[in-house]
Amino acid sequence: MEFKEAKNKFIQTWGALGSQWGINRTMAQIHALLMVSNESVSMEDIMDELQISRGNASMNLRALMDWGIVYKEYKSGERKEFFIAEKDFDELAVKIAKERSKREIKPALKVLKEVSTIDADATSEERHFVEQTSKLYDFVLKADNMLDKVTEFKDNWIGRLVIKIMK
Amino acid sequence: MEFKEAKNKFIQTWGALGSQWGINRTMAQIHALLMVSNESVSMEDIMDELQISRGNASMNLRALMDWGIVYKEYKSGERKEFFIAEKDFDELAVKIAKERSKREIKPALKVLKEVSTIDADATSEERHFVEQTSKLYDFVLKADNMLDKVTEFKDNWIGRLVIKIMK
DNA sequence: ATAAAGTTTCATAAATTATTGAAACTTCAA
DNA sequence: TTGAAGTTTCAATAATTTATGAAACTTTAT
Repeated sequence: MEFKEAKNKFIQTWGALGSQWGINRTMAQIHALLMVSNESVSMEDIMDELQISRGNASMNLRALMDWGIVYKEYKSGERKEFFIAEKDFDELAVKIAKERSKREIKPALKVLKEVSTIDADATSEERHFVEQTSKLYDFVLKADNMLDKVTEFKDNWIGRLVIKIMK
Repeated sequence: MEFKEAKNKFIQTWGALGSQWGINRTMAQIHALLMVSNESVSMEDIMDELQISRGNASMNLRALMDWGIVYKEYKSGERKEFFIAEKDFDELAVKIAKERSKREIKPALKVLKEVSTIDADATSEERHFVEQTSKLYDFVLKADNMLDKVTEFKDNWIGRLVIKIMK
C-alpha cells in the first residue's frame, strides 16, 4: 500500500468509527486528517482533501474546537487560519469523555433520578419500575464517576488502569 | 409525576441515549421497556406500547437477542413468544462492550495495523503518518484490551474499578 | 393435511441527519 | 473608508438511517 492510499484509508476508517459512536463522519475525518498531518492545515486544504464544502468544513471545525480537540493557529505573514489537532491521545480521550458525559450522560442521569423517585403505588409493577430505575441510576452514576476519576490521571491513564486491573 | 408518565419518560430517554451511542432508538426503547417490566412481554405488547410496526419490532428484537441482552421465553400453554431483558447491569455492560469491540474496534484496529506498516518513504510527511498511526494503534489496542480485561470481573466490575482507581 | 395463529423478511416510504452553497458578515491592508 | 480576502451562517437539498406493511414463511392444533 502506498502513502496516499494508506492516508485515505485511515481517514475513511476513522470517519466510520466516529459515526458509529455518535460523532459525525466529517468531523471525525477532519480530525483524522489533522492528526496525521505534519503541519497545520488550512480550511482550503481540508475542503480540498476531503472534498467537502466550505460550510461543512467550517461547521465541523467549529465543533472540533468546541470539543477542545482541535486548535486554531495563526501564522505570521499569513492572513488565513490554520488548524492543528490535539495529538496527545490520552488528553484526547479525556476531552471526548468529558464532553460526552456533559452532553449526554448528565442529562440522562437527571431524568433517571426524576423517574426513579416517583412515589410508587402499591402495585408490584410500579415498585419494580422504581427498583429498576434506581439501580440503573446508581449504575450509570458509578460509570460516569469513573470517567471523571479517569480524567485525574493526566499521564497515560489507560496504561495505569490496565496495570491496576491486571494486578 | 405519575407512573405512566415516568415510564414513558424513561423509555424516551433511554432511546435517545442509545441513538447517541450508535444503537438505534427503537432497539434501545424496546430494551428500556423490557428492563422495567415485571413480567415478560409479548411482541404485540411491545408494538402496542411503543406504537411501532410488527416488522420494526421483530427486527429490533432479533438485534437485541443477537447482542445477547434480551431473551425469548416460552410460556407453557401460550403459543406466543415472550421477551425478557438482561437485568444484571454489569452483565449488560460487558455484553455491549464485547459486541461493539467485535463489530467496530477490532476491524478498525486491523486497518490501523495495515496503514501503520506501509514502508515509509524518506519524506517527513510519511514518517509522521506512520508514527501517528502506530501510536494510535497502540492506544486503541490498549483501550480495547481494557474492555476485555473488564469482562473478567463478572461481579460488579465498575465498583471494584472505581475503588482501585481511587486507591 | 389443513388452516389459523404467529413470525420474519424486505422493497418501499418516512424520518432524521448531514451537506451544500450563496449571502451575510468580519478583518485587514492600503 | 474601501474593498478584497477570509469566515460563518442557515435555508434548501441530499444522503443516510430507520420504519412500515404486506407477502412469504413457519408452527401448531385438530
